[in-house]
Amino acid sequence: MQFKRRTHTCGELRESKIGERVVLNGWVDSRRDLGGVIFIDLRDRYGITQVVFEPAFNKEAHELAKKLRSEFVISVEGVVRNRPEDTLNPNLPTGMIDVKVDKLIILNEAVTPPFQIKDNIDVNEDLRLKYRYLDLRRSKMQKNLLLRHKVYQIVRRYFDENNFVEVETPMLMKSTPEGARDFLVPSRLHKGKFYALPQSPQTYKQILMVAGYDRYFQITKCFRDEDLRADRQPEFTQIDVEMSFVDVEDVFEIVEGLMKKLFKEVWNKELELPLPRLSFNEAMEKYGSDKPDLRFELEMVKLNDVFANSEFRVFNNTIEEGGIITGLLAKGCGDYTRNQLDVLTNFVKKLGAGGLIWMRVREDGLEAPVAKFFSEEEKQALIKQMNAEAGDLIFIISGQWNKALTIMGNLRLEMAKRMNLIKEDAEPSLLWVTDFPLLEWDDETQRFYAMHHPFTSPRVEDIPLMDSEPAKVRARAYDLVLNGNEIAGGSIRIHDSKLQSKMFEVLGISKEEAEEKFGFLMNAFKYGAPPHGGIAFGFDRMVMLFAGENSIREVMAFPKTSSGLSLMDDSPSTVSEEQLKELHIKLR
RNA sequence: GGGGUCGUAGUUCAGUUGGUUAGAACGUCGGCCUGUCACGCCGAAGGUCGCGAGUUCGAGUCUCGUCGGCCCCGCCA
Repeated sequence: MQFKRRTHTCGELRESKIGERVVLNGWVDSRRDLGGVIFIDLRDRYGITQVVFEPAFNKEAHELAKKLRSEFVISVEGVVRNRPEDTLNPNLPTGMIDVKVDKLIILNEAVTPPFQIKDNIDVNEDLRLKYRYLDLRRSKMQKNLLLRHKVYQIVRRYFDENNFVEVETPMLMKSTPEGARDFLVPSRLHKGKFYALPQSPQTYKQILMVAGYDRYFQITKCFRDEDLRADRQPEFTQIDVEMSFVDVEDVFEIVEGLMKKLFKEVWNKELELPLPRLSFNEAMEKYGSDKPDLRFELEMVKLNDVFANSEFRVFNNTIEEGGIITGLLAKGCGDYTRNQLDVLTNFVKKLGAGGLIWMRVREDGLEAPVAKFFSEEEKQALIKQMNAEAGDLIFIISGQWNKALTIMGNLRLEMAKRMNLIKEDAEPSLLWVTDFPLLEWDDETQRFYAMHHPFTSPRVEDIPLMDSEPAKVRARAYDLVLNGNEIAGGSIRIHDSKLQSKMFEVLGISKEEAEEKFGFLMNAFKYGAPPHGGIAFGFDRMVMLFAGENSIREVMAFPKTSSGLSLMDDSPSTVSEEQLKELHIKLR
C-alpha cells in the first residue's frame, strides 16, 4: 500500500501551520456527510483533527470520502486552513483549524465495531474485554495507559538516582509453600517436576543482598493463583525493593521520597513528610481495618470498660472470652427507619456478625430494643464515651477481637458511603500501618502462620515472647496505605540463621522441611548476610488510585475477568494430547 | 467453596397481574442536504428474550438446572 509518511500527528496542528501542506494518518473517528461537504474527525493517540472534503477543491477525494466509515484507517494530504470564525471548536486543541484534503488513501477498511469508540460509553465490561483493541482506542484507556507509562518512568528514574540497581529475577522458579497458591509450569526435560511462577521475587532479592548489591529494585510481574477481586488479578505488577544495612526508618525514607515525587508529578500535590503512622492495633480498634481510609473521621470506640460489669449476656460473654465490644457513632442518623436499620443488620450478618445493636440517641435517653438490659449508669457512660448527642445513632458489635472489628470496619465504610463522607475532592490519605503481629493462628490447621512471610524479623524486644506468647510478638513489618488501599507492604528480614531457625520452629516447620524448601536461602545466609529489609508495591493498584479508577483492570492493557478468563484470546484453553504427553502429564 | 446481582436488537435499556404483531434511544444501511462537530430531515433493516428443561390453553415474565459478567466473604506469606 502506497502512502505518504505523516508530517504531523492528529493532535498537533495549530494556527501557526495555516497554509502548510500536511499529511495525516489515522482512524476515522466520526464522519459528518452534509452532501456537498464531508467532515471527518481523524484520530490517533495524540488527538483529533477535522479534515474536510469539498468537491470544488478536489472532486476525486470527495467522491472517495463518501465511502469512509467509522474506524477506517486513512492517509490524507491537504492544506491547513483557518476555520470560518463561527465554526471554531473550542473543545478540540486543534479546533482553530482544519485540513482541506485533495488526496485520500484508504489504507484499511473496518467492519462496524461492536461498540462506539468514544468516552463515557456505557458498555458491559465483558464486551470491552473481548474487543480490548477497540476499547484501548478510547481516549480514557489511552490516558490510563499513558499515566501508567509515566509512573514507570518516575519510579525508574527515582530508584536509579538513589543508587538502586535494577536486576531481573527468574520467572521460572522453585515452588514455595506458605502463602498463595502457585501457578505451576511442568518441566518437559525433567519428568514429574515443576517450576512455579513467582508470587514475588522475595527469596531472590534477599539473595541479591547477600551478593552485595546493597540496593535493588525491579518492576516485575508476579503471579498468584487465588480468586480475583476488583483490585486483584492473577498476574500483576510489583515494584520490588530491597536494601542492605537498613532499619525500618531507612526504608520509610526511601519510600516517602518516591511517594512525594509521584504526588507532585501525577497530582501536582505537595505531600507532607514524614507520613503519619498507625500501629496495627490502633488501626484495627479505631477503623476496623489494617488498611484504614482516613479521608473521613468516623472512628470506632472500644466499649469494654463501659460494659465491664454489664448484665447483658452478649457483652458479658464477649468480655469473659477476651473479645471486644466496639461502637460506631453515626452523627445525625437517629432518624434512620426500622427498615434502614434492618438492611444494615443484614449487611453485618452477611459478614458473619451475630447481630447489630443499634440505639437512637434522644433528648430523654436511649431508644433501642436492647435498652432494657442496661443500667442508667451504663447508658450515660455509653453516651459519654461515644460523645453522642440527641439525634445520633449508635451501633455496637461485640465478639472475637479481629472479627468484630473487621465487621465494624466494613460497617464504617458502608456508613461513610450512606452519609456521603468521602468527598470527590477530599485530600488523599497516605499513611503507614506498622507493628503487625508476626504470627497468625489458624484454627483449621491448628498452627501459626507468618502474617507477612517467614523471613520477617520480629521486633528485638519481642523475641523472648516467641516461646511463651507467640501471638503477642510484633513484626518489623509495615504497609503503606492510600485511601483505604494497601499499595505496598514490606519488612525488615531475618538475617541471622539462628533466629530464622527459631521462626521455622514456631511455624511448625521441621528442620528437614525448612532445608528442603528454603535450604538455598539458608545456605546463602551462611556466607555473610547483611541486615536487610525492603518493600513491594502493588503497581497496578497504585496506578489505579492515581488514575481515580475503581478497578485495576482499567489500568491494565489486557486484564482477565473475575473468573480468571481472558475473553479476547480465550485463555485458559485445552491443549493437545501431544503437548501433554511431552510434559508427562495425564489429565484426570 | 459461599453470598448478592445482572443476562431482551450491534450497543445501552424499557417491557405492568403470565395474554394480540416484544418497544425506545444510539449505532447500522439507503435517500436528500456545501460549514458540520451529539449535523439535520425522510425512510428501512435488525430479536434463538444467555442456554436447557418444567408448570400452563398460553412464558421475556413463574419454577428448576446450567453457562457467563460484575461485586463481596473465604482465600490473597
